[in-house]
Amino acid sequence: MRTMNSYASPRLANLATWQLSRAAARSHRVLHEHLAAEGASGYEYRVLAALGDLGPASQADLGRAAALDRRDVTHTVRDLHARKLVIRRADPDDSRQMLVELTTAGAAMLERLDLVVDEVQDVVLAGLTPAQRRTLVHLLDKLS
Amino acid sequence: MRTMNSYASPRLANLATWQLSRAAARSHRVLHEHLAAEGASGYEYRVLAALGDLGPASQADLGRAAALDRRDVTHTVRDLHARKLVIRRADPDDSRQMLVELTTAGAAMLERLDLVVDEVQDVVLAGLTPAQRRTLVHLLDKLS
DNA sequence: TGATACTGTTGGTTAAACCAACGATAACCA
DNA sequence: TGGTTATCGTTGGTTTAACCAACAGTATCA
Repeated sequence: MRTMNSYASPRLANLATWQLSRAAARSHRVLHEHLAAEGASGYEYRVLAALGDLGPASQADLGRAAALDRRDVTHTVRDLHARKLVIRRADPDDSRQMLVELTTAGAAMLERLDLVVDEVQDVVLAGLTPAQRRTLVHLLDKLS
Repeated sequence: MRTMNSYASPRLANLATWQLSRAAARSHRVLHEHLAAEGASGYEYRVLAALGDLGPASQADLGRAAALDRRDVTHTVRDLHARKLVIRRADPDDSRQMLVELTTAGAAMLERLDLVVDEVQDVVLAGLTPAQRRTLVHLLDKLS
């Protein structure tokens, strides 16, 4: 909530799932605001990041790497393509697939977004020491 | 993601905000499924829980206790009222306010949902020891 | 070769979290 | 006391994220 009055009723405040979802909501809000300031959505960053890691990839692979449904990858890639941040070409080895690739502008955008996302980590984790941050990530990891 | 292939690209997997949002998404999915099986949405549980803690309360207070926008409280309360889980009456001391109150059926529903939500905690936190659960909640708390 | 699986697309749905503007009422304080 | 400011609940929206069914085309495997 924008106004974090921390009035939350005890029934809710005692739930781990409540704390988790509150923390994630706050984190999401900060991330979203910072990405929006650079003209990107969460899905767009995720696809760009996956492309940065994978290099040219099919949409199906992008979906797996960015944890996106393939229909959402379709929309996001169309969007990125319209903004000339990626190019698409047929895969010569598998004509079911499209190979998606970063353009120079796309790679530059990703570089900018990576910096923004790093800032977001600091904002979100501001209350924790480095050791606590590691512990948190480790525990969250065990939830999946 | 339904298919948790944990393929996530390193750029994403290294982000605390990513782990946080993945864990929260999973937790949310489990909670949503369990609540839906009892015929309730997340907003509905939150309002019922707030009523259980506060007793008769104005919609504004419910919004603060459940971290809901007051417009969303309006919709949720209308819904609960249509299902005879709450009653509404004018506050004699402040005619701007409506006092919302659990019916017997509403209290019974809340009792059932509380049990369901407790089960959800166990499902979501299954990978953690009790000490780790406390640590996690403590760290999440420091993020807000 | 025939069944099965995968790819990308069209065209949706739902929950959650937000927002502007309004009329009515209460609170504040000059 | 009167006038400003704040609060309450409502109408009527928006956006993001996360999902789904069904289809045609292509690859794979038995």
